Amino acid sequence: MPPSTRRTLTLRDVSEACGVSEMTVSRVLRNRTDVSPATREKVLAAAKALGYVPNKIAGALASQRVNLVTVVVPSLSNMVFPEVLGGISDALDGTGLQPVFGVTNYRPEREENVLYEMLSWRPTGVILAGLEHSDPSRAMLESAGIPIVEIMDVDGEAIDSVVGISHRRAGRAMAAAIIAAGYRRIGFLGTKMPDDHRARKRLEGFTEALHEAGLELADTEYYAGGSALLKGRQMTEAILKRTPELDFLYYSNDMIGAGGLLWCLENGIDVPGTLGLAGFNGLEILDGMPIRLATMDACRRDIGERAARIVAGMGDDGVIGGARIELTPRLDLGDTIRTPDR
Amino acid sequence: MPPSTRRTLTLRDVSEACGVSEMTVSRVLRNRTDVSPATREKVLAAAKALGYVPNKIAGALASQRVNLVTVVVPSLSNMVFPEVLGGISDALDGTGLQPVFGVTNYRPEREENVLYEMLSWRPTGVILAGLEHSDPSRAMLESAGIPIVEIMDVDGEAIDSVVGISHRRAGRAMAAAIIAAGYRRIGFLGTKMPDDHRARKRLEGFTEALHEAGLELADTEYYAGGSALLKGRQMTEAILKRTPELDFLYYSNDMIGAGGLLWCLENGIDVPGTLGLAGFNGLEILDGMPIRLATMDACRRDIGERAARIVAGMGDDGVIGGARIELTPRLDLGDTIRTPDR
DNA sequence: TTGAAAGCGCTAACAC
DNA sequence: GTGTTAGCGCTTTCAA
Repeated sequence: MPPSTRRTLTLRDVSEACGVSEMTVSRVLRNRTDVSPATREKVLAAAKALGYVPNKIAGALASQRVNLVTVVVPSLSNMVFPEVLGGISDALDGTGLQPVFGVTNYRPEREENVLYEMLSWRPTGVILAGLEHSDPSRAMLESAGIPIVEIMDVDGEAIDSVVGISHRRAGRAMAAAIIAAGYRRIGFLGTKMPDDHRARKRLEGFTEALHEAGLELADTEYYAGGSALLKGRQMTEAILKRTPELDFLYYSNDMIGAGGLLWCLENGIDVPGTLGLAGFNGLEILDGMPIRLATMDACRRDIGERAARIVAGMGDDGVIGGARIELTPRLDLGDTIRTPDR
Repeated sequence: MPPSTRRTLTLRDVSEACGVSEMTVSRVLRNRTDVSPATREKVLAAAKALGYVPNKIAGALASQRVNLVTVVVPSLSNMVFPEVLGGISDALDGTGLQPVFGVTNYRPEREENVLYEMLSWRPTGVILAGLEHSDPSRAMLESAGIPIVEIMDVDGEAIDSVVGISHRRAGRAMAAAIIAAGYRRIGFLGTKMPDDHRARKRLEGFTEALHEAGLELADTEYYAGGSALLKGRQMTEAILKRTPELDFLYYSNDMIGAGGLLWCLENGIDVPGTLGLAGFNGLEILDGMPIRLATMDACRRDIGERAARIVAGMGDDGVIGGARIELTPRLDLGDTIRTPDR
């Protein structure tokens, strides 16, 4: 049967079909216990026979309750957010809450639009990436009167709750490990994305730690768009051609790092002896590379789960709102940072 | 200011703040043209000052119009669906419609739940992956009275519209190319996923074409879970150890194919001379591999865009409902299938 | 355990 | 160009 234009079924239709009041039908369909088994049977049979699907719009308007959780992320294309979403989805499973995703493409004005659209559905809570938002976005979130959880990053001021890691600290930690391993002429390869604040903070933490050790970045290389793996190769070739004396390459993400790694191995570069490499994220794909790229786990799945639990009112502590959960990323030296001198 | 428990603003609040009737405020906020500029200004100023966010629940109930498009996909973890979502998101941009995503993890009963939840919000249309659905799911979709677009696959019976490729034909085409190149002892490596019908159909098409050429699969190897790249390596090693005489490996997806490719190159296997390789999907990541894996583009982005246009009522033809768009995947021999004898 | 009445916040339709 | 009225389909509240 092709979709038709006839109106969809209402409670009244079910009520008429089974001779029970609308109110009681409503009770049955909401799994309330104060209905006799006999009535329940009748109602369920009728609803099923008709193929009734409740209208949540009307229900939500009447009850002032919406089982939707708004999730706003900048991108779906780099494997990091899908994993966060997986964590959210799993944690929400069984709570009766349903995640609803929006994507901003790292554009603040798009974030504003998406938030406006989604908040106008009066969700139970909002989970969104990052701490940097436009003033109108912040204003909307602050006055929504629902739990707001900012995720991924803890370096900044939160609107309500926050779950993430310190990217600044992550950058510092990687710098420390690199310096400890004896590398001194360090290059950075990253994306041209002014609105990727987390990458920016990692780099800031990284350079700060270098400064404190009396070092500076020897060269940098940026890219935008295209296959990250391929770009990683090209950037690596470019930066090494320009500055052959580099002894370490720090990549802003694992994918370009993996590309660089493949290029180095193919070109007979001694990794990690002559040249050390490191990325960021702890992507699964690194497990299949010829040797393991040094990286730092961004706790993506965990972040999603914790954030979802806060919205669901299942936060670990009993505190309502204002939670601050800082996770600690695990540093993995892999096979591309040589063992520190001792 | 932390989220408070005070009620959210209504039209009435804006109305009182600017001394204009609720109805006219509503008109302004819906960008209708039949309002005087002066009134419009007043209203917008008041709404902005208060931080009013309209309640779409009430609006949708009153107008019987919902600007949501339900999108249901089996997974976000393999890079293929994120790209489809990107296509949908872009095509919907500017139409006033908003995509809302649900994930099923390849589980039919989960698909049923997600559909039920989402249909109860009375979306404008539904885009969902695949043609295989449970009876209750089909029933819900059929009686929803809205455009339903099944995507990715055209091999089967559609509920309403369908946009995709023939995976059966894709499998056959790859088999033909492999046979034409002179390979004869062919192995298959894939996932243990009974509900991944598209992978199943590709394999069916593939083996059919082999049969017709008097050939059979010489060996098969399956995996589940874990890093696909790593699994690709492990499976490749395992199948070649068990059946060393294989001269071709057909992978059910590019990720395990890429893993296999890396393993072969590291182990000094002559690709594509001694051993040919092919995957499926046309993933961007292949561009960064040492040599290009043969693959077939699944037209993911295009599929998303076309499907979204159908829901938005912008289908290429004027037909309402029942569209059938079969795209043709591009075969790319890459560097891992030797040039056919001539 | 069941039913009747009121109303959630907005918009369609119509009047002015 | 602006206001009034009714009602979308459900749930809350209260009465039976």
